[in-house]
Amino acid sequence: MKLSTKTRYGMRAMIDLALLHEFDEPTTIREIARRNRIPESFLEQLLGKLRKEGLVQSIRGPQGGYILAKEPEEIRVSDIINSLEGPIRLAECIEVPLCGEARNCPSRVLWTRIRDSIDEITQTTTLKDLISEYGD
Amino acid sequence: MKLSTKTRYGMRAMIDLALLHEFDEPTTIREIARRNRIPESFLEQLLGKLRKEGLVQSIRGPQGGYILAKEPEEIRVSDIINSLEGPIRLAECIEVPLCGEARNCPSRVLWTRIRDSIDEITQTTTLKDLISEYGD
DNA sequence: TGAATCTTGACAAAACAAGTCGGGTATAGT
DNA sequence: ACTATACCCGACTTGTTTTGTCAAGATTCA
Repeated sequence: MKLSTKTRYGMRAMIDLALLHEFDEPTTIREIARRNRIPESFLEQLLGKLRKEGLVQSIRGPQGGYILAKEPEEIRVSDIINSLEGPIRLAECIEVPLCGEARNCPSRVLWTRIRDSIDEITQTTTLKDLISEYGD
Repeated sequence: MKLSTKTRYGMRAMIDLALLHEFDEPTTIREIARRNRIPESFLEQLLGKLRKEGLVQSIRGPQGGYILAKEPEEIRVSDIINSLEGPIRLAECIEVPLCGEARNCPSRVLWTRIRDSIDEITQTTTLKDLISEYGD
């Protein structure tokens, strides 16, 4: 069970934007990519998804680039993950009972419990939380 | 982020064995496969791994099959997952700091926190726990 | 207008997951 | 000893997903 690089890169990029947020001027894809060692044209795709979800805002033309679309404390980690790879689905059967006796199927109970615990973290942690711990 | 079918099938198979544990006689791959809708030859691979980790015991020859190698309360969910797909590594950099400034890199902190919360569940839940809730 | 920058979609390579297969080895029963 | 049953093991195949690349277009600033 591992995170996709989409999610890892995307999170790094968002943290990058959050750290620059106070300066209030856009950063280009190129700069974000260089600072975070992400292939430029791959990052392009990721920022596209984040923009469609309303997490970042793009500014075209010279001196353009990206900025956060909201305050760091308004962006939850789960928002970022959802934008990039969709909701976490450990197993199909969590949402759609598959095996007949699914009601309290032991493994289903287990996977649900794990998913809930992940959700608890990602839904209560914001970008602000992440960057304010930085540098301790 | 999703579980491999290796893990899902393997967990189902282990729960199956745990439910039969009291009868103390081996079950064949074929029967486990049929009851849990798992391709027989795929399950074979999984049980091989579980045997090498000492979680199940195999008995060869006619009337042979598999039984748990320990009591259900001695088998943790994490043991099963580790056998089947290795330890959960959400991101490389959790174990091996990659980016130079990794010390308290915000995303690293996040992934570690999530991993720990998953570990907490898988290391404290045993097969016994899973099957004793069954049928409530 | 021209350079900088984002936008979009098609494409490609590589890695991985899921499953199959065939030929082995051990063992119980006769 | 023979045979049927069952596990054992590794190589192979197939399909999907991930991880990118690329090129042409749209927008904006100076």
